[in-house]
Amino acid sequence: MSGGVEWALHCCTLLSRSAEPVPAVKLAEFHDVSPSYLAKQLQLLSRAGLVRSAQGNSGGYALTRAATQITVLDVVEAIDGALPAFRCTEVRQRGPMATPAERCTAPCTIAQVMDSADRAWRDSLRAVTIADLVADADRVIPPETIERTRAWLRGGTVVPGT
Amino acid sequence: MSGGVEWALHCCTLLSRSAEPVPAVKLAEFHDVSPSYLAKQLQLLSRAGLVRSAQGNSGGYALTRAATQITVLDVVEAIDGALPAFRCTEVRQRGPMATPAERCTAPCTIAQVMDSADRAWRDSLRAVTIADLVADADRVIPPETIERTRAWLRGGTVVPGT
DNA sequence: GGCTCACGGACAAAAGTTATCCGAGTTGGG
DNA sequence: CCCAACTCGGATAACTTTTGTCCGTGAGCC
Repeated sequence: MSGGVEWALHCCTLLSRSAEPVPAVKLAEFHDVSPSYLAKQLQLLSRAGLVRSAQGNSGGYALTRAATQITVLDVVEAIDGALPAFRCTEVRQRGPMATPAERCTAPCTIAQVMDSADRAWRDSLRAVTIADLVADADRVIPPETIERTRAWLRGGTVVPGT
Repeated sequence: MSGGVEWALHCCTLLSRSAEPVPAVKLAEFHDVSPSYLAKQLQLLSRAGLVRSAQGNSGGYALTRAATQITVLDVVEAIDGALPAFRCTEVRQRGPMATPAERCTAPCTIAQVMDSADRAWRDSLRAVTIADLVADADRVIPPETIERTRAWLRGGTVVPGT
């Protein structure tokens, strides 16, 4: 799995805390990651329709739907793509005992097992939303820090406290 | 996921049909794949203890346990490794609102969700054994072909029928 | 003792990932 | 109405990981 998935998830949780759009540079500064590379992940989120980008002086990124309507799977598929990890190469149709193609209407057993596992994985990720992540984070982070974060998102660039 | 997983699974199903050891070259010929690369996958299976290699003139590979005692997950982990796909880089400990390390005893919510999904995936693969794959294949392949395969495994190199 | 076979590491090629830059478009103010 | 600053977006390059191949070494059978 791409490492950008983690960044994208953190960005979504942060965006859900802000009413106004947040520029990519600010998201990168908040998470202390490479701005140029994070921009790429945000573009993927935008292309997937999870976030909307606004240009101009007070532009930035914002979620297109409520955090309760965005699942972790949505974000993972936006970054890593929706293709399953396993791809059957039809080994059964090769070699001296090859099964003729006309008998290969259904996917082979191995592919079925892999698809089933892939479905279980996706189901598990689909069951959690960005709102769930935020709620769980709020249970751990002190309320004061949350308020400081909101202020930091609204205000200009702030020098981190010593 | 590595493409060698598919080959390894096919090899295991084939090995379960043979009482005698099968050389790597023969396994490669049966599946019509690169012998040099398949040898590498077989080494991984051997290192994981799933197959035993016998050297000498009538040597080859054989399963160490009954096919009912080898799960698909065993093979997948032997080839691809047992490490989870997602690795948390502790983004929460970075940036202006970093959470202090002493408060990070439990893994962050995102890592928990990913681990849970990974567990669901592995559970699904663990539920199927090599014997299940063979049983399902026998339901599709004509009995005559199965017998021809057994004969091919016993005998020397056979020219495929026209 | 000669032959065949499996093992292991070393080595090259390919793909995917990570990282960076510069141009196009938009907003807001003068 | 024009200018300037700020934003995203796509194209481009370096790196790491994976994939694939090869040959030398050691061990067992005839």
